[in-house]
Amino acid sequence: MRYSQLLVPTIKETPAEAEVISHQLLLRAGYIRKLTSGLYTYLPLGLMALQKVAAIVREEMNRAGAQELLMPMVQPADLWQESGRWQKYGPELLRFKDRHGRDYCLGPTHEEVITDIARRELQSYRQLPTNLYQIQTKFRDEIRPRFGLMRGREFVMKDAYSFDADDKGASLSYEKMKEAYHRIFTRCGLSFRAVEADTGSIGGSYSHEFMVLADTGEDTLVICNDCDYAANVEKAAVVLPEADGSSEEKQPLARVETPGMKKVERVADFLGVSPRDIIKTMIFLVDGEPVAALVRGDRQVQEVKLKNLLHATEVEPMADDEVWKRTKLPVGYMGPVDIPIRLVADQEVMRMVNGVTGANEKGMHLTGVNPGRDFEPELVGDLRQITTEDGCPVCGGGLSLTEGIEVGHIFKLGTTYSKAMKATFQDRDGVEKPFVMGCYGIGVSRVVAAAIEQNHDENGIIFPLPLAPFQVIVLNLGVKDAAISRAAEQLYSDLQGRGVEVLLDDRDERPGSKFKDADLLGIPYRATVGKTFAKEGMIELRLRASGETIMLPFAEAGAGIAAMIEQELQKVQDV
RNA sequence: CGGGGCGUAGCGCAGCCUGGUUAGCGCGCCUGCCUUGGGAGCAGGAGGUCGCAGGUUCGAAUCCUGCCGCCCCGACCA
Repeated sequence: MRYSQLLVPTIKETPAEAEVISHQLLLRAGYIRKLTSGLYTYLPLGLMALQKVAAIVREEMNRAGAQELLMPMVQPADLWQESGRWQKYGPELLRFKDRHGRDYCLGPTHEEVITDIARRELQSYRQLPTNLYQIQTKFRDEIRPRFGLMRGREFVMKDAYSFDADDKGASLSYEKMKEAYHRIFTRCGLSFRAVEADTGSIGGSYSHEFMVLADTGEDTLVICNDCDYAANVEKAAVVLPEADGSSEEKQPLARVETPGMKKVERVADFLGVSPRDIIKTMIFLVDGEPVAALVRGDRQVQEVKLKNLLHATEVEPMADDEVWKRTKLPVGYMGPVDIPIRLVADQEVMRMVNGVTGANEKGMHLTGVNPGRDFEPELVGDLRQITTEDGCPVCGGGLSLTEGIEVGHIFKLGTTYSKAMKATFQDRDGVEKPFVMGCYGIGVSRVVAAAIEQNHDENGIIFPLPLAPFQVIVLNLGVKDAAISRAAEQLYSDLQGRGVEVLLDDRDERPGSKFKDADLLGIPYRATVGKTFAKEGMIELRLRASGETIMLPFAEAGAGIAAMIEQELQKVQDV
């Protein structure tokens, strides 16, 4: 491809709308353009990168025995009513009517449609296991789209669905996908971790997320320093050490005046205790009902854990004035003793002796508060966010926290959808049974953004070789010099002949602009044909990632570059 | 939806508070000259319903009201 024939509108200045680096660079390098909030056009280069990811995904899915199909993006409401998600899914599901007044939605995911396919087309255990996937544009009417390709409303996703006769088979299918995902992200040249995850709104029993490690990640992961354990903090179980049997004597409950002391730190300071001695009371709206959750004063409530403990579908923190309106409880002075709403507690709280809590009265706190004696929560469980002071739930080892970008998520669904939609097959024993399902997603467009978040510098993108739209860019620095131009053209066609994906910068631009653009685009190899060629007959090859420069005699350049690329690709190919 | 910010040329911004000539600047774009190894220089030029709709005023980019759009923080998630 010739640069002069390609639409690559690079921009020097960082667009004001872009906050994160991948978004800035995708815009600056001319990969994408925004249509409106959360909706992007992939320009030629952006589409090439996207298709690179898609090709790797496709190869590995096929290798794992999955079959590609393509389902409609528009889906009829009745399928969603069958699964129960027409009610449950919420406003993220974009709904509309056709000219006959029939209800439809834009597919945010395809469990319903694929289950419908399965129940029609798979009748016998002999046809199982089956794994079907597609690479397709999804639409989710996100509350707040942001960060360019990271969280668009429209995005490209690979979604696969497995159908098995029993749990054992489903586990096998799940493991196969897990392995395929490892291969996919390795082949993409990304640094990633698979972590245990919460199952969220898709439902199901067991799941892993694949996280690309990058500082700008929206998720926080805990990783064990000693064993293989890794989990999303939403999921990571806190394991308390053996109770030390503290023999501190229980004091009587006492009221103290704490005027103006609303924050944990201030109350602790004022009473001469540590935040660890305070029982923090947080009010959440759980499926529309206020619930008080207790954690130690120095801890954070993990909302996903709270949601799971209560088997709720929606949990959100209540604003201070809402708390007062709904419960007449004074924010800053709330406590579990005689609290008039539902009460749940973190396991750690139940071990506290002589704690300090609010008295549910403005300007008043209680001391000598003892769980069990002074209050009894309706539920006790693991409610708080894990910290690096906690031990690994598997081996007890030390933990580290890292930021990650979720690029893949795999679930064991069980029979949730097959039962709801009566999707059954006839088993060996002649009995009709529901399929045991799994679903497996990869945010294909998000992988492109994540790759950039992980690989860039002040000059632009540094694409991993397998994802780069072009492997090599040849710079003709003497467009008006016949000898240089001839050499650049020769190198270009030589590389093309060797199957190398090469872009020839044949624009009549000054060298500075060509260098800057080549860096910005993130093309891994840059071959410069210019002065050095005119003087010494040498081609200058620069590696984008390391900055290393290699001089190659013109006659050997094509073969040399092709060999380097081959070798580099081999590294991630043999996983 | 709650909280914060912003809409002026393709992009990045100034002007607005304190209303008043043809609304500026940098980048980009077009023409010519010159230049050619890290986003050169000179000269000339094109490009604007100042987000939209009302209102106040002799006069509105500027003041007021409403609406729309975009961005950031939270819930959501590939």
